[in-house]
Amino acid sequence: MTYSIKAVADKTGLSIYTLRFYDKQGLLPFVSRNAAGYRVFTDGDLHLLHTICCLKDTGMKIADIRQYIAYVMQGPTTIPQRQHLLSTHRQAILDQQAKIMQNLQEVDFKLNLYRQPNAQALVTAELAVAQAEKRANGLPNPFEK
Amino acid sequence: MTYSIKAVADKTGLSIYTLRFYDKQGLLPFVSRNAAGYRVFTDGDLHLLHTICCLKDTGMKIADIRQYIAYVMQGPTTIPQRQHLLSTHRQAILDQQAKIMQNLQEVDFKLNLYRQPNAQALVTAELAVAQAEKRANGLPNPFEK
DNA sequence: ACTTGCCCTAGAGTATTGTCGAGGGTTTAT
DNA sequence: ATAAACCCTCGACAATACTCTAGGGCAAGT
Repeated sequence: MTYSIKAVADKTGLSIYTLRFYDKQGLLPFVSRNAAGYRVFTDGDLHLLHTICCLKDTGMKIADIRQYIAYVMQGPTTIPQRQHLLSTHRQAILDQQAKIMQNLQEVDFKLNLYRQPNAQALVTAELAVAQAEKRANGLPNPFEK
Repeated sequence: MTYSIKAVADKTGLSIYTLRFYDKQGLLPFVSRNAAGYRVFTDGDLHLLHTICCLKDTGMKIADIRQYIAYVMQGPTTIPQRQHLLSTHRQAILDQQAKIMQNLQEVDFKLNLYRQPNAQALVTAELAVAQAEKRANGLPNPFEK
């Protein structure tokens, strides 16, 4: 079974443009061409493309994905390098997730404030403090309609 | 207490360029200027800037942060809009986190494979299958040194 | 007065990740 | 054999988020 670029676009949700862009960026060196120069995707290619999408969707840069694919193309001798690249990436994801969850807690704090029955009063008070601070420092008041 | 742009840059880790960029983008309408046209940050401004960083670090686009700040500038009447914006963002974060964790599982699967004692053999076999697939479809073999 | 180290704006430049149009060849069905 | 629907490359354009340069003003110490 083989697939045209359009078939792959339909299967993956990536646009044809994006697939060609990825190829241009060196992410698809494993995709063969037919006599007319058309890209021909095999099932194995789809599997690798899926891996590429996993890496992309977890935030890996195209340059790093290219490196990973280059290792894959070089065969089994590059297993240690692949391992290193992926585990570094894995840790980066986890670190970033943790950071996001921390920041999310502050967003939640704000949300909670806005949901208080006396939210209006709280926000008004906060605004008054900010304006007083400006006045105390002889600054113009930027909170004006 | 007030702070120069440099002091704020040092405190937040944002570059002076970035702070000026944020101002240009309408994220800092609350920052006053002194007689010489210099930006003067108050403690309240730093607090709001911190909120901006939270939103940015959780992936919110500058355009949306600008909207949030605009609501804040408009005073307590915009609490419902702020609530809607933040809770939409909150859900977007959670959805994305979930998607990333799913994709991470596939990365983990690969990592686990590379850590097997017979990883070399497994990868070699996979490569052989991919090459056979190309041959079976009369395609050139892209896996060559 | 002068040097140093800040501050400002406007606008150009950069990096990343696409997205699209022009111009042209291929395949398939009628 | 011709239209419709594909495919190709190349290169321009776009959105996002900075980053930096040029040109010039201000403030403090010597």
